[in-house]
Amino acid sequence: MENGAPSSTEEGFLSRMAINDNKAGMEGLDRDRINKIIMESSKGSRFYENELKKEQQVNQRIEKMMLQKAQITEQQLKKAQSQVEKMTSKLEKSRDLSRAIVHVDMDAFYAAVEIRDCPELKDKPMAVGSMSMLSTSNYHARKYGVRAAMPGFIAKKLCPNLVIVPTNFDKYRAVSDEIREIFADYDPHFQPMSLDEAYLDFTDHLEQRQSWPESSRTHRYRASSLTADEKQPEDIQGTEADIEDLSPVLFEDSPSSSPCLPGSEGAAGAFEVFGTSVEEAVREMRFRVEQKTMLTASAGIAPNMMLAKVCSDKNKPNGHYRLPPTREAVMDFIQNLPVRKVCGIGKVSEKMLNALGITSCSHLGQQMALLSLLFSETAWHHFMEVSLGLGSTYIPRHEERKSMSTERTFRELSNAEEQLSLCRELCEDLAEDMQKESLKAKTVTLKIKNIKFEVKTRAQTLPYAVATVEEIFAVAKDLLKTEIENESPQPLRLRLMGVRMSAFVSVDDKTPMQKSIIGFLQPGKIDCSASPQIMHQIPEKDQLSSHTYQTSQPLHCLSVQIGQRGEGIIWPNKQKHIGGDQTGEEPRQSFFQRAHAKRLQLQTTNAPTGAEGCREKSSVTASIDRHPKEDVLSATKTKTNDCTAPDLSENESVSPVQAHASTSGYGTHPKSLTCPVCSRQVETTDLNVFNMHIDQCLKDAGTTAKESKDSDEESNLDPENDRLESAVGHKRIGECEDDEEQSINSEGLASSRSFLQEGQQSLKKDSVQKVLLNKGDKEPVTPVKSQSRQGKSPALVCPVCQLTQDTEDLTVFNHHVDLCLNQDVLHELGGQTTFSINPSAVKNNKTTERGHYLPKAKGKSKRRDSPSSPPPKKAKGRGFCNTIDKFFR
DNA sequence: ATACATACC
DNA sequence: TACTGGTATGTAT
Repeated sequence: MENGAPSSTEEGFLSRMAINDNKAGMEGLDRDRINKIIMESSKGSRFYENELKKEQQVNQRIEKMMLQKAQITEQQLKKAQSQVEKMTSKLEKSRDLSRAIVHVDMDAFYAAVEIRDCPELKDKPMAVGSMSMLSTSNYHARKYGVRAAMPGFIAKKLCPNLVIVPTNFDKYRAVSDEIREIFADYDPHFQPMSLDEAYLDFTDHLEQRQSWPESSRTHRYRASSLTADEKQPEDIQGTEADIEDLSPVLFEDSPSSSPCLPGSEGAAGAFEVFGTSVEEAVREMRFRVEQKTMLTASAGIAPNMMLAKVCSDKNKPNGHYRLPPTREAVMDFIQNLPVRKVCGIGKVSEKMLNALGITSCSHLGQQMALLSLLFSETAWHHFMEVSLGLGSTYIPRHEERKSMSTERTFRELSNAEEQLSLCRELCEDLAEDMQKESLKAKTVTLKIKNIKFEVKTRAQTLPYAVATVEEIFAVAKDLLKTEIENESPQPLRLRLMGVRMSAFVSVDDKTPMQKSIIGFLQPGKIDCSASPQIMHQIPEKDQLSSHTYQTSQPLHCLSVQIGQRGEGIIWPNKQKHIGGDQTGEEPRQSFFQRAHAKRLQLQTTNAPTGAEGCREKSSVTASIDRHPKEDVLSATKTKTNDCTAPDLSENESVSPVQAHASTSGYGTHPKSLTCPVCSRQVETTDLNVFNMHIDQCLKDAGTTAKESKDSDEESNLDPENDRLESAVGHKRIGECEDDEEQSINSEGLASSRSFLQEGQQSLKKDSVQKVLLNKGDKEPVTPVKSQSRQGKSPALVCPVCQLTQDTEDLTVFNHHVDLCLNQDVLHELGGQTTFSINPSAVKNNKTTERGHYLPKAKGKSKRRDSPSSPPPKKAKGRGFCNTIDKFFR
């Protein structure tokens, strides 16, 4: 397996497709024959064509690099060399050989499990997976070139007798749990890297082990025998495995018993005593794993993770390798180690390095100066450590997950309707997973792969975290529709679709700052985390001190920040608000309400339809009369939307009749909420859904001429309706690209987005802004960033801290307000729902605006109380990561 | 913040 | 017939 670069010297086929002998068990096979078969099976396929394309991209990258290299001067190189030397000595000084890091890896894990459970497979070449893709293969199959990540149909060509067993993850997970129990005995903080592998720090265990009595190091063979592995002559026939006590037993309380030797076969009385050295401890661990699971593991022992990983491969299968903790041994080991063996250096990096004549780690050291000039800092730092045989000496605590996704490959899918419904399914699955882990995330990413294997990702980040199907789908669907439109009139021809959630908001992580503000805003009670009441203004401190806040009018949360179109942020101006434009003790209207009132006024002027007017009126009343507290309760309790209903109903969201029924009828238990933008009833009590609706409306506001929108749009983000859109809408997608009206009226945003031209956009922006400004006299809002304002601004008073700001620069002022008003605070106040302007309005019009809407909580420390995470973390994870943070220590 | 590429299992 | 799925991170814009 030390053959070095596999295919780069070969010609006539893609280096990325040829087998590499990186894996154990691939020694001495007929590579030419294998590669020929692989190529023949692939050539001409779309997959192949795409690989070709990717390879060319890599080649270009390499060319570019070579050009760069050619321009490096002697002087630059010298300078780099001295830098490198400096760093080398620094790193050298930090070298820590005191830890005993172990990397354990089960041998051909899935395949081994299947073989264990089906002994007939034992002597056959077999693999786990499907005709499309294999997860792993046994060593027998590897002789034919059959390996993990190879499609089954090709494997079959390489080895016609190959038996392919479908995966059974539950089983592997169960076995994984068993081995992890054992791992934990040696390092309770071990880090699993996958079901079958883990890093352990044996240092502490070894220290204790020195004083352990032999009895504690004595383990019994499983009732009958040794094992079913390739290296042991005596094989178990798997079936006799119905032994009760599968676990090896520690004879801690029988100190005097001297262990029998394993010679005493058959009887369940064979023991093995293990020594106190690392190797003995590791051997013991492997032994226990094997006794318990009938599966073998391999391990690597070294002073750091990077080396341990390489070592575990060295004597695979069913073996281990220990690299002595001396600088000399490490450097020797590194010398001829092919760079590709190093975790983090994959196909592409290998190829680039090879282009520079670097194949082994010693070359890496020799070329560091050059590498420092050609690669990114992170990359060459990593190379640097590798060349010195350095790596992480502590095992980082497993961090919280950063993303969660689900994706699916299928036969060509070109029908938009089906694509949307598939998208929904994915969202359903994902939402379920998210909820299992109680996660909420702000970023939704759609991934699609077309039949040419070209992959695209499209993401959108919301100002608040979401978790339900409707919320996720609302975004994903939007992203998908955009892609569909972009392709039209051609259909999107997909082979894969996936949805990912990231940017999680941790539930328990609240900064002190937030807490204090919240305490401040909420004297006593009221758990706003339940759910926000969108229709009510946050009380400002003055209010709190001067008015008694009624229990029935908790302050919920902040809805307030609506904002902006174009450059203007519009903050609700609390000063004036407090100044008392409202009468009496009547609850103050939220910004939304005021905006709505203004809108109503405008609409009246513009002769809206009777029905519209009616509906809106009722909704205003309803929203004002409602008891927020109750709303909160009912909203959180009820998940009214039946989102599982298949596509379609009519393209009518909420009929006026329904609206009435839901609002005027039951003031305290509304089944719908009133959108402050379009003034319509949205039939949901899920505030996140409602929030989405508003987002959409706001987006419309920016993309639609105000009047037409106000009067006839049936904007509704209710998932029910959305599905309807999905089904009905896709037809239009291809046909009506220029029909703005249509897109506005029923398709909603997804399509309207693409119709929006820059000119129109700013025009509309203006009109929206004007609407908002018009409220001026009674319910003024302060367009903080409006550049169109002229004359000198009055003293600017921060609506949050109430302090007069010593600036006239609106940007500066706005920045101040941003800092004051931390979105996460709002979020905490509001539970999951915080209002803001539609995120899509911002990002979807990428060409123009990068709206500045809600403050993004930049101030919020990303602190993650990890009492246990040792040194400062840099990058982590696999690959470079672990090595790197050491570098920065 | 996005998109895409690389890497690992 | 037929070339995965899940997660993290690096790089570039």
